[in-house]
Amino acid sequence: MDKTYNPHELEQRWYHRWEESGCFRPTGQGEPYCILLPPPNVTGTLHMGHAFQHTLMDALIRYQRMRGRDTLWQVGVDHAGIATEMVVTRQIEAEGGKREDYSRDDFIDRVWQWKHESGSTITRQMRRLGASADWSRERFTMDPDLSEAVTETFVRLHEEGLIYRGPRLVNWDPVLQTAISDLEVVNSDEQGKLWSIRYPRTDGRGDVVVATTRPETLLGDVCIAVHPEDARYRELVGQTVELPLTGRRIPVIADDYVDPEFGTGCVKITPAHDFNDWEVGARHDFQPINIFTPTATINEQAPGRYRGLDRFEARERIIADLKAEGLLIEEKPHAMVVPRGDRSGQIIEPYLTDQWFVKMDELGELGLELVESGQVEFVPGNWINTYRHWMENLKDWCISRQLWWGHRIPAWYDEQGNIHVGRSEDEVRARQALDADVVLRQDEDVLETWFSSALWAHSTLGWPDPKRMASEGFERYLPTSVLITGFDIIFFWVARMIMMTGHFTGKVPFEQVYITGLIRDSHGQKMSKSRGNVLDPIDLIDGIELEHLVDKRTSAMMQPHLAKRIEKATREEFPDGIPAFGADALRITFTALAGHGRDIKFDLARCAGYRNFLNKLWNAARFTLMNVGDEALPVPAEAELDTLSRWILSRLNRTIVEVEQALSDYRFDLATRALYEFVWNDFCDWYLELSKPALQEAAASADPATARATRHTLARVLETTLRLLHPFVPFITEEIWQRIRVPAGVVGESISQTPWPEAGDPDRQAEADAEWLKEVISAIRSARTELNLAPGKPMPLLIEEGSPSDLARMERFGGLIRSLARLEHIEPADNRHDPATCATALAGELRLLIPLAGLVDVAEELARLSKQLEREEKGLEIVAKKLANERFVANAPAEVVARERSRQGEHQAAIADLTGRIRRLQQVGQAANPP
RNA sequence: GGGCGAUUAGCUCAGUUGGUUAGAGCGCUGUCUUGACAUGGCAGAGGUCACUAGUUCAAAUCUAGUAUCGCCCACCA
Repeated sequence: MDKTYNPHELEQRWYHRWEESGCFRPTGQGEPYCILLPPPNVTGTLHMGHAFQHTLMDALIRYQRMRGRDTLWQVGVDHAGIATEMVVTRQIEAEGGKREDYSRDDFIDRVWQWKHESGSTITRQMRRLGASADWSRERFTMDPDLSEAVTETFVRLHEEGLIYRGPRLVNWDPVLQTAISDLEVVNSDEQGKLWSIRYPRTDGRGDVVVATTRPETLLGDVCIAVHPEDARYRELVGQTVELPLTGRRIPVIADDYVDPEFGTGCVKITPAHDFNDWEVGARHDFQPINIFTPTATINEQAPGRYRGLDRFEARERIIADLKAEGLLIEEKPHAMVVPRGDRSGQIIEPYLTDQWFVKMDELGELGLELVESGQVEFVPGNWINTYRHWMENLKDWCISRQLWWGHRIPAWYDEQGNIHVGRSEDEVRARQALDADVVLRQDEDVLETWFSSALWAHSTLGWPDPKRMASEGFERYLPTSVLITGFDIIFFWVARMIMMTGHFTGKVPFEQVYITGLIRDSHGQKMSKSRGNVLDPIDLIDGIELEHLVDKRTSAMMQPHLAKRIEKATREEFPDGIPAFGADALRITFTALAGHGRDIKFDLARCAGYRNFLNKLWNAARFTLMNVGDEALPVPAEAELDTLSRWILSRLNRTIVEVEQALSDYRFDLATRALYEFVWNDFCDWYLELSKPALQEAAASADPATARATRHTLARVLETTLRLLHPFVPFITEEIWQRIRVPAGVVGESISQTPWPEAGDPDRQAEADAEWLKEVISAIRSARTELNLAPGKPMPLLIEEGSPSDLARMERFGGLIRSLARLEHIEPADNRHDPATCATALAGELRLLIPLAGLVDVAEELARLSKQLEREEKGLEIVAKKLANERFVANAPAEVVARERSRQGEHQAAIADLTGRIRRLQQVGQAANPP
């Protein structure tokens, strides 16, 4: 083995072997365990959030697979309608072509071609991370069978009256020219303006002043509204005003939607271009006046001079005209909320179109019930509040998109405009008994991507085809065990899956939903291209040169002026680029950070720390292999095990239990920490060091039984630890395991197919012995350092006082203490030793004296002892205060009181000892330096 | 406006049903190249657990309030 752990080569090698061996497929044996991968966009590349979540999923999958569960990780990607069209359109434009030159079929062909060439980037990257998914079952939302599920769902919902089509005000993206759902609109706080406009009264008795942030929409105003209780305007209701620039007259109405406190208390009502106004208009029976074309230019409903202007030009023109007519009273800055499309970033228009909707009342109730009844459980539990709030305020779901890439809506129109919904045109004709000469035209729209991903749980398991359901394991794997995802798609996906799977299968899609935190940069900032703080997980695995990183972060910027700042920050933060940490180090960093908080700050220093940890593990393995040879070791009987071997096995058993508990609570951080501490603090820092004396040639021939037990324990503990670590760091554990399995006497092809270790009982006696031993060694080392004694130089140790058990332990472990604390010999103190020539350390009641060559530096030793005394006195004070409290003694549990009492005794003894020692030293000091 | 969350060492965070003198990693200080590992060993320094009041024998932990910060949802033109 190399001296230093080097992840790159071994990671590549092992993934291929695993995948080829088929060990990621479900075995069909054991209790099923299934995780659905939230299908990433086909256009996507692996970002930190994916890498994080995939690591958690893979850790669970590998863990459960080792525990003998029949494990299925269902992976796949979704077709991402808008995103994919944008990517392909950009590609066409980059080649000098134009999207408009493509027919629908040609464009779709082109998208498929793109998908075949570039659509598997993210799944390749998942393999780099070590994701142990069953790739033979990978699915795409546009696969024929998943498309069939989409059609079936649409038709059935339509038959049940849960899907309808109609003219509604929807969120319209005038650039992409499609409707989008409420969820795809992001409300952004922006600085806008508020204009106050004068509407002259037609009776000549003055004006009505309204405030608006969108003056261009006045072309579509149908009335002015005031609050019914607003005394100022009571006489105005029922009157008419002149709508500026149009020559139209509109009435003033009363509606309690109006907030009398805001602005002038008068509101212009534009039902076709504002969701609230739509409601108001409907209440008062106004016909909405749509003034926009689909690209948000002014249409023929408006006076001629504005027609053809886009919405922003129209605003300028209207402001100018109002000013010219003296109707503009005021223009002031105004903080407002602007709706923007999450994909295009464009300002969204409320726009009147015909769209398809899913009725949400019934489905929403079902979705709520499935969670409230506990059939689906959120982890952490608070997320139920978020879910509940949304489910209780559902609006109908606009599912049609004016795109080409996606599942085309299975609805056909005849020439009379009748709508026929069916699984195919043939089915529609047959069912409606339509003659062959009746012309049918299929709806041009497609369904939004989330409609198909909502079916992911049951459609990937074969629904609705009974034959496929049987072969894919529909009954076996549904409900799946747990869904792991971020809170950002609770509404988009989680809720819709619960409703759809619940509605169509009567089952829940998953029993638990583990909501992960969001990965941020080390300062807590969201990672984004425009902030220039994005880390690419692949760069953390492979490393990246500074120049390349700078290029990556500053190229193709939406706002090029930020590039300079980003470059500077990047050069400061990563002066040497990013080193190659390897996939395992990245993975275990993620699991270590995966607490139950909402944000996860990703710090490269943590990643480096875990890379170092893996290097430590690597070297512990080197040491072990060096000592155990490469043949199967004889297995010692329990009775032959030495105390320290029993101790490390006991600690190992406790670690197994801790990891299991942590994983069942989705506390990946605690699981990781338990393993880190065991490997580093127990196994490396103590057991390996304590094993060295026993393995030395002379010692081994003097006590072959202990040497044998030690060798076997080294191999056994290392091998078991590798299995515990394997779900988190699959590559390095496989690499080492292949070398240790023979000496450890374990059979198997791959660590990924070995069973998860079973925890035995802890050995309290061995633990107590080891703790004592560690305390004594640490006390000596500490004294040594504090007195500036040469660390390597052997020295004698004298012992005083001590309980019989101290003395017995000293007898048993003296050799180890000598070796680890670098002592010459240990012997009982006697009167020959002048305290002035010794330093003292305390371990429990045991007093450890270190004779010094010359006189001890009295001042220094006094300072040291006083510090210890102070500490003990403080401890005693706290304990004594408690015990002096009668109510504590009366009320606290007996064991707590007893513990305090024994502590009190310990402190008192230590204080007596230290005080005596200090007094003697002071006398010596005075004798040496008379005043 | 409604909801959720956070506040513990210089930084990033643990701290499970209240019970030692509140822990870890990184960073910092000192020291050591000893045949696993300098991506390391050993030994250290460092905290008024945001604040206030309460409950309790006992509070980082429970309750109420205050402050600061963050996120999600929502129709104030």
